Amino acid sequence: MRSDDRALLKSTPLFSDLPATAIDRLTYTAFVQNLPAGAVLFQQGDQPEFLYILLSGRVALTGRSAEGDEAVIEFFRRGDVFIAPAVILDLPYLMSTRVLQDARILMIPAEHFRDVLARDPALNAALVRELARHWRLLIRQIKDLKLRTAPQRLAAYLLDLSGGHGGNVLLPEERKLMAGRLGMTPESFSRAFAQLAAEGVTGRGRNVVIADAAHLRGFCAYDDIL
Amino acid sequence: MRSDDRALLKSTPLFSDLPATAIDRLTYTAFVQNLPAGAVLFQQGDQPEFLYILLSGRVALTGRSAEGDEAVIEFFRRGDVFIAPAVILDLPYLMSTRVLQDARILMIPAEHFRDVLARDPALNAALVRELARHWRLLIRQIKDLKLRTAPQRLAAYLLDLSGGHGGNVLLPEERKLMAGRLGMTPESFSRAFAQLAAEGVTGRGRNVVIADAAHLRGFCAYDDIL
DNA sequence: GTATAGGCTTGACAAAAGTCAAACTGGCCG
DNA sequence: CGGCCAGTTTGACTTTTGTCAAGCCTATAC
Repeated sequence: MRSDDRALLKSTPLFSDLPATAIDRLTYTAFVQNLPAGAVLFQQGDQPEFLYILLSGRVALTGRSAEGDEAVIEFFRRGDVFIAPAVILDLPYLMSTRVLQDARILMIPAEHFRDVLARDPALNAALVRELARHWRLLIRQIKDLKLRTAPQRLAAYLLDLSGGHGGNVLLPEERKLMAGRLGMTPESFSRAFAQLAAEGVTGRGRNVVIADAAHLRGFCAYDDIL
Repeated sequence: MRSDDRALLKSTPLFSDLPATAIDRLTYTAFVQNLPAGAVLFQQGDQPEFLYILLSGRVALTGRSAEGDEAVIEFFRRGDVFIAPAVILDLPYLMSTRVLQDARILMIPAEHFRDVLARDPALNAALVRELARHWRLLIRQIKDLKLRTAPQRLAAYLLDLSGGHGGNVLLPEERKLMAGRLGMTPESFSRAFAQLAAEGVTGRGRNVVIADAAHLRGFCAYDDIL
């Protein structure tokens, strides 16, 4: 682990309130793995052997249907800790992980993590907050899927990316993957995007412009559905 | 709080590993509220004032769309602790809560809960596990919504209710509410149910029989999607 | 520059789910 | 017992979304 990795960990919400010694205790058995785009870190159903922290690159958590369709549950970026719940409970992963862009991943042995967790109250407290934050993201995603149409989901996602107040937005992922994250096919994504032109959303490639954020908020009930 | 309430708390996964003194410390400022079916505990957007523990009755967490449709996120029953994340982070509720069946609810003032949490490592540890468990339920729900059709979702839900091995199942809620939980309209629920007759699911009222669990598991990819 | 591969879009169609309205059911109350 | 009310089912229809196939565009390789 490089010194800038340590700095990255320290800047992360999970570790920012922990003393440096706690971070050391957690990471001294850890190692860094470099993975190319396309690699699969683990498959759903596997028993968890590591807690992962993404040091650089991009990664997606995905579920796969019986027919082989892939749904993206969530994207992760630099600094994110992922699949902590499976590691904490020592239960099989519910999802698979795929590397989207060459990644450096800090691997903390699951057993070691649980040992430290059992002894370190500050880590527990930090983890409670981390899980609570993440819990709310999942709730928002469920409400999104149950209460909004495909174009509304896209609109809300774009508003999230823009910080809620519109302007220029840079799409963080391929449209195909964003479609999966939003629970639709790439074709539906494309059509949803075309429909949003009528609501003042324009753009080509990864650059998107939201002309009238207030109007788009109304379109997708941004403030009602939270 | 009655003495059987205390016993109930002690039997709950969140509190079972905590010493009695911890439970007392947490509940001495708490009180019990009786609410009739139909009552609304709080609305989405409200600032959290209490952590709730359901002592008896039934309750649903719901989100509401701009058009007024209600989606059920989750049902809670005796012993469940709900909306801990909002209380922990002191952020507005993302959902509303409606009482489905006359309920007795233990109300723990949010501020007090956070104070105790800040001082009690065992409570933190228990909460980490509780949140991790719940986190996995939400992931399963998201995968359900993204990867399964309406009849498959119903089939998987029925299998969950039956413990995965079929037989007689008692529906825990009105069909209308189950439809909301599964992300469909009551009409679609009714048709999905009719379709499952071809897969060996029969029943009237709240009693349902799964004739061939193995076959129904295949139908909804129960073991593939987890 | 041209070739090529992948992602993206479009069109025509099919399937799934929602809407609206009407009929049916079952429980509860007078 | 009868009537009422809410929940549920069914039917006809619409809308939304998915599917399949073709074409396009862009980025990179050669």
